[in-house]
Amino acid sequence: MIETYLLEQFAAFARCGTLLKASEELHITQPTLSRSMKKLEEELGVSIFHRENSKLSLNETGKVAAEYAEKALQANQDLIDHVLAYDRSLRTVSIGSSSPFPINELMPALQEYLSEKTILTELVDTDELLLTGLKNRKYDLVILHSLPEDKMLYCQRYMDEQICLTVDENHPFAQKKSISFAEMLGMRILVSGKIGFWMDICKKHLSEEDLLVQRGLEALGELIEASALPFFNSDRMIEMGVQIPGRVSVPISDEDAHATYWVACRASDQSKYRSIFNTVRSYALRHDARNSR
Amino acid sequence: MIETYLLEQFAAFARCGTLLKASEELHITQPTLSRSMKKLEEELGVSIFHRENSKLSLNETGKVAAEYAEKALQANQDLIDHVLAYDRSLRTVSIGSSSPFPINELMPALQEYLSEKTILTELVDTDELLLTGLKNRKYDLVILHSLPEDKMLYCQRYMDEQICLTVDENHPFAQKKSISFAEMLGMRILVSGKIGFWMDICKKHLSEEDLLVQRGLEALGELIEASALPFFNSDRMIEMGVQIPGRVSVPISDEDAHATYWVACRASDQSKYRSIFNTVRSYALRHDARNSR
DNA sequence: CCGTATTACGCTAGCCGTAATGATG
DNA sequence: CATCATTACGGCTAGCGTAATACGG
Repeated sequence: MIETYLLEQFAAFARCGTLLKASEELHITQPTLSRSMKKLEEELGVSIFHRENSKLSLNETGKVAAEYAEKALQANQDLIDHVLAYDRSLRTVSIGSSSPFPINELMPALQEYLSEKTILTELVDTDELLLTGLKNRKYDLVILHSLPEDKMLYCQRYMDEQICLTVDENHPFAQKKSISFAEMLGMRILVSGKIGFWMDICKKHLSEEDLLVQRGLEALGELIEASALPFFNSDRMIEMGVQIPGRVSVPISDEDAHATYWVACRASDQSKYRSIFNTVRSYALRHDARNSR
Repeated sequence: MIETYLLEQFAAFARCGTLLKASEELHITQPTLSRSMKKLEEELGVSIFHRENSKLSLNETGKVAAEYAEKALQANQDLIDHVLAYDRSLRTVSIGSSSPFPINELMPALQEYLSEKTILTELVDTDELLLTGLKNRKYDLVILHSLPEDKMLYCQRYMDEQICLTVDENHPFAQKKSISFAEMLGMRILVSGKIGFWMDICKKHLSEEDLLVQRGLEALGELIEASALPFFNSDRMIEMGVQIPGRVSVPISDEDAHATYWVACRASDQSKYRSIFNTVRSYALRHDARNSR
């Protein structure tokens, strides 16, 4: 077996073409490299260099050696990369959600029960991406807006969310009990860019130029304050007290303006997240009870 | 990058389970291994061992590390193997032939013109194997009994060979100008095992139980001397003076008892073997001249 | 002479083994 | 106390840099 430092030096020489350049790249001296190359050649037991006119170059065998040295170095680097990535994955819980509200609501429980882990959250447009990500181990927990079929997953119902349109109290819609997407056609409506699958729902019903999409949450907040423009909201947000004086929120009557969220993990990981699922269950039960009253 | 000796020691520990066993396998002492494992863990910067009850074992990350360490070591060994194989291939000319006589005839020229190289010869049953071997670089030169089509090959006619049956001078066949395979049916005939494609020809025309195949050349020679059994021979062999007193060789009339040999190499190698092909050409011309007389 | 590779020489980092010490059952 | 791992210590190899040498365009 050839020591790694020899392979690194050899690969550098193969790339650079001269010992001088390679030694500069590696921050070592020429004599050191010269000695190492001689040692490598000796250890292999075959000639890999062509020496002529105080110029060192690879012969045919040397080119083969350089090719395989790169592979061996890559395998060595792969070891390091994979070990670090695996170690990181042990310390990290990666969570994907199709919508921002349920993930925000779950954060305190996650931080409490996974306090020793790094929590990484991501907003994803479709349940499909979440489910493949879950199987790929890209995600450890996902929040879906549809019930998955897969038997290899453990899944639990979490919460419901109803989308509303918030308008100025003087707006004609302010008097209505509910409105439909169809009625909004042609209205300019403010909408956050970070709303997960809801964006697909909006685009499905409304024309894109009517949606004033704001990527930054602060910018959106300022626009809501400064203008009388209607914007999307949800019953959950309103319950949280995020309502502005002088504005009225009207539920949207379309069926897909309502979502039921599900929390899922790989069935084999169920026990790891028992506490999380307990929180999810109690949250669902509490809200079911409130709704039945 | 991790030095190879650390990976070797780590892989040995992963295989053996304890430092003691691994140290015995590697012929080093326990403390050395203990120190190395600590160093490896430190260089990776993550925990890869589980220490408990004065028992060292791999944790989950360590198992990942062991898996990739094996790969890195394999890549290192591959470098050595391929470099040695390539170097060897540079010093070796590998020659495949479908028949023993033409290769023997070519040996003096090969030894003269490739004196700095190791000459490796192999007897092969079919031209097909020779041609794929030539493309595979398993062979550098091949002697075929059919003209190849491939444009990527350089090819030259070499010699002809006519198979005869040698019988005792008192045998009825001894008087004939020629005989056919059909006439030999039912006769016991001695035949060498090392005759390349000729064996297929014999089996095609004669039943296998009639062919007394002798793998060893000495054994065959002794049987020929000691018995009056007929055996196969060729015009080339007879020309060389390998005729035994009291025996007569009768040419076989079947079309496939005659072969024309061709010498071929990869077209890109043509220049390497120019001297060889010159010898082949002069051999062919000399015999053509003699036959036309 | 400048660019390049090699040789000579002395330093020291680090790898190794021996011996001693822990830790566990 | 037997087994296994770790720590402590000292020796020595071998990889490193500096300086000097060789060789060509």
